[in-house]
Amino acid sequence: MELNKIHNIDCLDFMKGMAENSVDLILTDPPYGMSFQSNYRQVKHEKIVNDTNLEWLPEFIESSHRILKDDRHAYFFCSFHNVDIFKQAIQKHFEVKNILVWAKNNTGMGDLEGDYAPQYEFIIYTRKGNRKLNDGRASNILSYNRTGNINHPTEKPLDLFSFLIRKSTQESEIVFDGFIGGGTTALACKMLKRNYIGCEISPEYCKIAEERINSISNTLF
Amino acid sequence: MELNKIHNIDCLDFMKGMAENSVDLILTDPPYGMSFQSNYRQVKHEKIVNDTNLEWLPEFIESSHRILKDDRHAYFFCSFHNVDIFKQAIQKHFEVKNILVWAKNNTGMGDLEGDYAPQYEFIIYTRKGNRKLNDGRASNILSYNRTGNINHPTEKPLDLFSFLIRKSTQESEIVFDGFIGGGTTALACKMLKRNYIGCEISPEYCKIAEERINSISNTLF
DNA sequence: ACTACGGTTGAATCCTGAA
DNA sequence: GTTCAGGATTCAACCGTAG
Repeated sequence: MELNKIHNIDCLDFMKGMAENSVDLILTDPPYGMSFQSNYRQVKHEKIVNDTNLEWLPEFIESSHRILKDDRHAYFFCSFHNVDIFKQAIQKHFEVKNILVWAKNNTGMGDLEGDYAPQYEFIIYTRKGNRKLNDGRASNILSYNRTGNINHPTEKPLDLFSFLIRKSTQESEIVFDGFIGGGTTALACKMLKRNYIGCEISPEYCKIAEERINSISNTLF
Repeated sequence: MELNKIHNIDCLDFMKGMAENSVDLILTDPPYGMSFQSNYRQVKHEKIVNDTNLEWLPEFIESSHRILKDDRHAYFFCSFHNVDIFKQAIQKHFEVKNILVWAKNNTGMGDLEGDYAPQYEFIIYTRKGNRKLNDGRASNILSYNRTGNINHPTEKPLDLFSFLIRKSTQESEIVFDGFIGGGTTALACKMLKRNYIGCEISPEYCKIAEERINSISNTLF
């Protein structure tokens, strides 16, 4: 299996070709299973539609569990809208240890009068076996500023990914992300001397991710 | 229906005698469906055990929906451990608008090496119909300090309850809490000139709650 | 009135040893 | 084997007391 590459392919197909017990961490920000488009945004990203089903989820979780080594961790982002469905799909295979709250610095949009403003996303923290976390005890509320979604409409802070990778892996271990989008997982891995394997179904985001990764080739860190 | 009283009775039984569309807000902190005891505690509260079932939940939610007026809100506390079960039971009857995060000032105990430290609890925010929230837009992360569990082992901050009651009711409306414990809901209602109806199955906590409520009788606020 | 300091806490979970 | 009871444990925040 070639390391440190982003494959332009549906991750469900790609994972079929991966050996079981072959990666050290799953860290992924999959589609949340809700139709999503921000119209009030300067740089309009491609509209994400036809995305209100979660049919892919059970197979994705099962495959994730299969390719992950024993005594390893897996993190799955999700929103509160479908947290019940995600949690139940995940706990068929993994032990759900916690649900982390990524607290953003700013609030999102949505119902202005009848609802509370969304200020977080969930990260379901799970285990296969029982590896410990590195670097002492951390809270299950993680405050990281949003970066501005330059590379992808649902881009997550690099710091946040770096933090999770450091908590759950050692150097030179392999991180898998089936929905790598703008390549944040790959970038964090490169900076932290971890190996990555990524999938991204969109050729455009593959290209963006590749450019991001190459752009730090000659940067000291 | 007599107002501003805490009834020493199982709320499932009590609610059978309540008229439909008779209260203006449900705000309750039910058992989370997990066995727990803090051993590192000087004033040991009674151990909560044999509490790992949620058989009461569907009927409680159904009755809650029945007694609530149209165009009103309901809040149900829960932890991440069973948030999937709570959410699915609730959304059979209510519209789940959001899942609020009560961020505490301190972290809890638990797995010290293999898990993130628990620092929040969930509050599932739901509607029957579509009343708006008062006082402008608030975040779905609510930061309130723990008060010290003087009156009940799982006591919640009075500020937090006051905040939610103000967001979702007007003066003289009726708030129902089926698991009122140390009486925080009643206390907040009294201070905010709302009416309350409470149930508490334990005679001891009924007494404690009553004393708390009476103790502010002559206090100016 | 303010600071310093020591004591106590936490909607847990793991582990060990007894039954 | 299997279940169950009880002890040990982090660490930042808070409280009371002493100075």
